[in-house]
Amino acid sequence: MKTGSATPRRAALSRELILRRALEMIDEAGVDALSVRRLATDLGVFPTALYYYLPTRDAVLRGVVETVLDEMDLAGASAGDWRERVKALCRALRQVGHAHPRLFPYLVSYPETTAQEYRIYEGLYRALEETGMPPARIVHAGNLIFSYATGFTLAEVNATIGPPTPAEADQMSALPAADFPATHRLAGEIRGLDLDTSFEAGMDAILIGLAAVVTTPVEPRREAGGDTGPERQAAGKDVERLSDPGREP
Amino acid sequence: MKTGSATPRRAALSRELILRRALEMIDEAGVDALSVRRLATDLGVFPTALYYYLPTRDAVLRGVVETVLDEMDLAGASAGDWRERVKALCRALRQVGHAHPRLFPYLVSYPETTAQEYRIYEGLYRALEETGMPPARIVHAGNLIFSYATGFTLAEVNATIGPPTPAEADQMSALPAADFPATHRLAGEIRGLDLDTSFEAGMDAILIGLAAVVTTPVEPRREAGGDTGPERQAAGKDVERLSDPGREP
DNA sequence: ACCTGAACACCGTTCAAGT
DNA sequence: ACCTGAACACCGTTCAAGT
Repeated sequence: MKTGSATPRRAALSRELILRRALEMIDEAGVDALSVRRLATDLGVFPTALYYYLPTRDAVLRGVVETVLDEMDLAGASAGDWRERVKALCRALRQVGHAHPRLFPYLVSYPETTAQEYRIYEGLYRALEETGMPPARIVHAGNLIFSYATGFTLAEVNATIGPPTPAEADQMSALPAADFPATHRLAGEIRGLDLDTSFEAGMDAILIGLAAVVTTPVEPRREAGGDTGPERQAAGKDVERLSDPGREP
Repeated sequence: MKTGSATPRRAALSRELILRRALEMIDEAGVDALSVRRLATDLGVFPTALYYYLPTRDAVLRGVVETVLDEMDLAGASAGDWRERVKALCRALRQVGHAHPRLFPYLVSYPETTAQEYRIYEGLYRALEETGMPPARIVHAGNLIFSYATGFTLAEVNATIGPPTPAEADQMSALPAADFPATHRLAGEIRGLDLDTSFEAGMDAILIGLAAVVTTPVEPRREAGGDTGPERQAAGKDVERLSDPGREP
């Protein structure tokens, strides 16, 4: 390392540094607030200096998206049975939204397929192959799971779902009772909504639905007792913890 | 109507006209391409004239989003059993994406809850109440369904899912076989993917999953024959048409 | 009430120039 | 190789003025 004296009053410019600062700015102020000029000022250079490393503002955004996706933690996705691996992938996607809520809407609307996306789908496909589903169904199931995880997280970071703010709660109360009876009946539950629970419940429902239509590989499973009537035991207070539907008749 | 002679060389300006043109411009060129100045030029007025009707560019976008949502066709959502009503709501959401693919990413990322969203959720809640689910589960199920429908459609308009373009197909073929075995095994299915089928399959899987965990109201159902082994009949060629899993043991 | 017109502070990007 | 510096065509928005 022969980088001489001349203490640099700022860190040396680089693609990585630019992308890192860009992500920080987006996290703080949103994608709209990211401008080439603000970014350059922040880095202590002239706006046009950035064009040496990245050709356009869009390229900066693309770089940021890829950086975030590449740092996704896919570790849990290779351990456990297929259900746990699918869940791990969904949770990893949701974590990205939590880590970078202001980037997430842009990230999920990003058209190009990145390498990381292929890895996510590969993980999904491998898990789903274990169920014995026919190939067509695996592809559909992959789309279902991916759509759910991104859609839920997007709604979450946009506060489209989730416990209402006081203002939204007032808005809800103001809905005419004649037109919105069900909403009013459920108002209490909506106010107390826990998003972690809701996300998990959705995944569980999906996995049950998927398992119900294929030859599930036989898992070690508990003795199913005298479960003979049309009444199903799952419809009780323990529904939050969904059980494996693959029990024999 | 006493609007005098003086043939106006352009239509009278109004909030509605501005929003209509704005939507057309977005449909043609995307949200980024919508500028107050372009819009004004297109309408034959000075840029600042628009500020008489709408206070900011964001207000224009908000108005466009609300217009599109309000024109959503929720007709089918009040006919049929709960499954058909849920499906009708999902299909209506997807239709919005198909009608305005370039607006859709912005629309689903729009933070404020609109009146139409409350109507969609009311429709979902009413349908789900029929299943006899406990209230907490209804709210979770609503989130699941809404997340899936928006997530799938978003992925669709962004071409994140769907049959790959020739370029993407090449990209896929280039993935190292050692790291992406499942993707390669499924390459044929992915190339031939039909998005309508996939969307319907996802909804069906969700509805089966939801129905499996509650006391389902007894529907007329066919006699289940000698279905006694661990092999399940659903795992065959007829899986595309998902069947009701609520058959007795 | 409805639109013009000038002005301000921003923006992405290009191109030539410096070292 | 890496950054400056001037310039261009855009942008949203404000504010005063016209009719």
